[in-house]
Parts: sequence; C-alpha cells; structure tokens
Amino acid sequence: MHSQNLINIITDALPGLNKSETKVAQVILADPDAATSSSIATLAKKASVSEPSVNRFCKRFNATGFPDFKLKLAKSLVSGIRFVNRNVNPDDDVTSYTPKIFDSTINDLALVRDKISHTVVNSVVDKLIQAKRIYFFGLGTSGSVARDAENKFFRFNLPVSYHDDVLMMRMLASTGTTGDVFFVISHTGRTKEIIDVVQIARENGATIIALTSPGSPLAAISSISLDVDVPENTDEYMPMTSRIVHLVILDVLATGFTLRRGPDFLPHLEKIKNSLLPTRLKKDN
Amino acid sequence: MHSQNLINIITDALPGLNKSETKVAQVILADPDAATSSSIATLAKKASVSEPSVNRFCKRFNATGFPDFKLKLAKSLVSGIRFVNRNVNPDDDVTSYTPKIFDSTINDLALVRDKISHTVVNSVVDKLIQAKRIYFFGLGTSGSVARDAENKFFRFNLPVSYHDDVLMMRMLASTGTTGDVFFVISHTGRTKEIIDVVQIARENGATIIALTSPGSPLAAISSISLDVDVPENTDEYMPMTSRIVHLVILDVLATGFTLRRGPDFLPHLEKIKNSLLPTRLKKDN
DNA sequence: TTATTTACGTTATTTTCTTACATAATATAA
DNA sequence: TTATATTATGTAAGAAAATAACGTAAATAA
Repeated sequence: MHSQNLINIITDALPGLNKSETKVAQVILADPDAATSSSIATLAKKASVSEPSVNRFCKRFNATGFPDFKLKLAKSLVSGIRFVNRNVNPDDDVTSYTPKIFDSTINDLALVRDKISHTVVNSVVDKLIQAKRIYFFGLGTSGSVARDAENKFFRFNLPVSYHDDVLMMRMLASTGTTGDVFFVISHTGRTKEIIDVVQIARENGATIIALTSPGSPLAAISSISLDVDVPENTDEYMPMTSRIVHLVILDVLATGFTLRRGPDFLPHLEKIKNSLLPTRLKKDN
Repeated sequence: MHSQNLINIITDALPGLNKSETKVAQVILADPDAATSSSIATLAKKASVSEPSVNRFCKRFNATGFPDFKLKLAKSLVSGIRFVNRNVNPDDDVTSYTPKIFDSTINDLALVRDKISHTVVNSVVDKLIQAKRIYFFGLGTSGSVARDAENKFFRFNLPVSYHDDVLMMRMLASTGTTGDVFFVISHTGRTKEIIDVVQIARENGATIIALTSPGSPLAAISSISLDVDVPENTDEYMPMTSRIVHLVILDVLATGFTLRRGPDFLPHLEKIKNSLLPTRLKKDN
C-alpha cells in the first residue's frame, strides 16, 4: 500500500497537484525511464512548463533538486521491475528461471536484513552465551537448518545437538531444566508436535528460542522469538526461501557468539578448522 | 544474459586500469552510494585526479558521461546488494555485524547468479530427469545441504536419499550402476574419502554430479560439475557462505526439474504439500 | 471589488559537465 | 641507448544544466 516507490507516491499525490505540477507528473508517469535520463530542459519542454516548475516539482517530492529526483526515480524503477519479474512461469527456460530464483532469495534476505530486530538478536546471543547446553530442534526442511546449526555451534565448546525426531524432542524436553536452551526452528510456527514439545520444556524452566514467523503460536509461547517475515510462496514453482534466511540468521548468531567470547577464543576455532586438513588432498599435485 | 552489476564489473576490471582510473575506481568502490550523488568535481578531488579523468573513466564503462554513469551505478546499488566494508571486526556490535553478514551472503549469491553456467545447469537437470535414483552425498556442513536436497527431491516420486556417513557412501557407491546418480556436495572438493567414493561409483558406470569449487579434484573426476566460485573466508568471524549458495543452486535444479516434468506433475506436489496440513494448528484461534 | 496569497515564468547566475588541446609519461623501434 | 610513437593525464575554455532571484499573472479571501 504505502510503498516507498516514487512512482506510486507521485500517482497518489496527483489529485493534489496544481496545473503545471500535474503536467510534469503526467509526462514523468508516461515514461519514467525516459525521465531519468533527460535534462530538466527537455522535460520542461515536453510538459510545456518552465524549467523552474520542474525543479519545484522535484523539491515537492523531497528531492534536493532535479538530479536528485532523477536518481530516486531510477532507483524506484529498478526495484519495481525486479519485483514484477520474479515469478517463475511454466514456459521459462534455464536462462530465465535461474536468475529469478537467485533474485527472489536475495530479495528476501535484503528484506529481513532491513527488518530484523537488533535488540532481539542481541538478547538471543545473550541467552546462548548463558546456555549450559543447546538443543536445536527442527522438522522437515527446518531439520536441515537445525543440523547446520549444530555444525556451527559445537565449535563453541558447549554441549550442542540437533534433533529432527519428535519422540526424541519430547524426551529431551521432559528432562530440560534451567540452563538448557531449546532453539526451535519452524517456518510456520504452527506444527502441533513442536508446540507440545516447547510447552513441556517451558514448564521445566528451560529457555526457548524460536526462529519462526511473527504472530505464530510458537512465537507466542517461546521465551524469545526471532521473527522472520518472509512471504509464503504462492507460486508452485518457487522454492521456499525461509530456510535460507534461517541459516543466515544462525550465522549472525554464531558471529555474535564468537565476538562475545572475545579474541582469546579464536585459537580454539582455528584448531577445529585445522583438524580437517589431514582429510584433504594437497593443493599442489 | 543477466545484466552484471556495475560494481562487480568495476572490481573485475580493476587490475587492467591505469593509474588515475584506478584512483577513481577505488573512491567509487569505497562508497558507491556517495558517488551516485556527488558531482564530477567532488569525485575528482577525492580521487586526486582531474575532472576529465573521471569522465573518461565513466566512458570506459559504457556510460555516455558522468551523469549517465551515476544513474547506472545507482541502479546497480538497488538490487539489494550493499557494498559496505563487509568484514566483521572484533569491535563490531549487533547493528554492524548483522547487516554485514547478510550483505556478504547476498553478494556471494549475486556473484554466482551472474557467473553460473546455464548450459551446465541444463545438463545437470537432464541427468537428474534421466536418473532412476538419486543419492545426495555430503560431509559436515555439506551434509545439511544434502539433507535439504533430499527433502526437495523426494517430492519428485523418485528413490532419493542423502548420506553423510562415509561407510554408507562407500557401500552405496560399490553397488551403484548406470541410471544411478550420485550428487556429491563438497565445498573444497578435496576430501579424500569423497574422492575415493566417487571413483568407485564412477567405475560402476554411475553418473556423478558434483557441486563443488572449480578446478578441484572432485570436479575433475565427476561426470559433470556445477562450479561454485565463492571466495574462501579468510576472516575468522565471517561464516562460510558457500553452503547457502549450494542450497540455492539445488533450488534452481529442483525448479528446472519441476518445469521439465510439465504441468501434469503439479497436482502431485500439491498433494505432498497438503499432507502436512493436519499437523498444523488452525490459523483462527 | 481589492488585498493577499499562491502559481508560474523570465532572466541571470552558478554549478556541472564536456570538448579541445597541450603536456607528461610510457612504450616501442631504431 | 635515443628517437619516435603511443598512451595517459591535466589545463582551460565553453557548453549544458540546474538553480536562484525576481517579477508578473492567476487564484482566493475579505
């Protein structure tokens, strides 16, 4: 609705504009792309107004002047075009569906990057630092995310495990106590089994961190929730990108964790890294 | 093809530039956003070169002049990719390391998006379509990727499994035959055990698809290799992004697969999707 | 109506960009 | 090596673009 797209802003403002401003707006809206590369004189002539009128028009829309306006207009056009262009069609071929899938993933990441609450991230890092042990829970696709998380966090010299089996989860939840952190990953946040398990762990005084969608039942009953608001994929052909976002958020948390531990901890990480060297073929042969 | 990002184009061209052009490039790359809104005089001063040098720089990159260059630069910046200093420093806090990690992931995705060979992607989809069964192999972090791949590909009504156990891999490889596809995921492509396993499968006439780095031993001995050239993470604090890229490439392959199967196949996917509904809490309560 | 505000254009000025040309640096051939 | 060609870069002029200052016209309110 209230997108920051300049074209939409102009369209919305159209009824409130005066004569010459309206003329300018019409010319711009008729061919915004041309407007971005034309001079103030050209545009003024096209709209049959004076150059300062065009300039005033620009300032009206929070630009410092005509060049600044063109810049903002150009930016609006790019994001708009990409957005429209992002769905995979049945008749797409490799050259078209490949960049589309990359673009939609990139777009979702950029969205979350700008929306994610740094305060919440910080609190989650706090809780992880305080944890005596961490369990990563996830079912289906989120199971892979949980597995990846284990692979990241075991490096911190801390009892860490991942689980994708509801019975196992249930048992662990029932033995959970203060100091245990259950890190629960779920795209929907509405899986009954998961909710059950979290409830049990909660009752035992464990900390629950949720990585899920905002407003979900899981988010509601967790100690703290990292909200990821990635639109549901309505398109049949389009893969789910939320798990990618989840992985990147876990990267962020792991980084926060490492930083909090301080530089004395780096040699430990280095040791783990080097432990894999003997399993690899040498580069020079 | 996909229009390459101007920033990447400049970065790539950097080694071939002459003195003053290099100066200009460095100033632009240091803060591209500032460059889009500064005058040619300001930029020339910052780079300690003359104004015409800046102008010539712009023309070198297929712009008609400085304003046109700024426009193109601005457009490049919109695509969600930010080019700030992307390294995490020990004294970074949440508000700085969070966007950095997102940005570096986004940047790597954009790079691969523009570099990946559509021909190879297409051939890999061909091979997957022809497969009688698919094994996804991966160790460590790549194990999670393999697990995710299984979760995607089992939907295609095809015997699919993932394995992160070298003994299991070895046994499966030894029984592999024509029609079997071994999809091997490895960031380095130099893990001895994996190379061994692939050799065995190869000798049995199976098809080996590698998702690994170009020029690696694994790429060399595979039937076909999807090259992912993501720079090694030299920074201690920066997480590995290659696995994210791998996941997106698997998304691309799954999409290619779905499209190749045609629209008759969609109801089957829908059925799988709906099978999960009973496990979820209703939205309205 | 007249006073007042607002809208708009003309002209002048400033800023920005580009062209033409000259000089310096570098590479190449003798 | 030196002479010559080539390329790189800067200076200065001028063209183009954008803005500011000002004045007149139109609209509105009293």
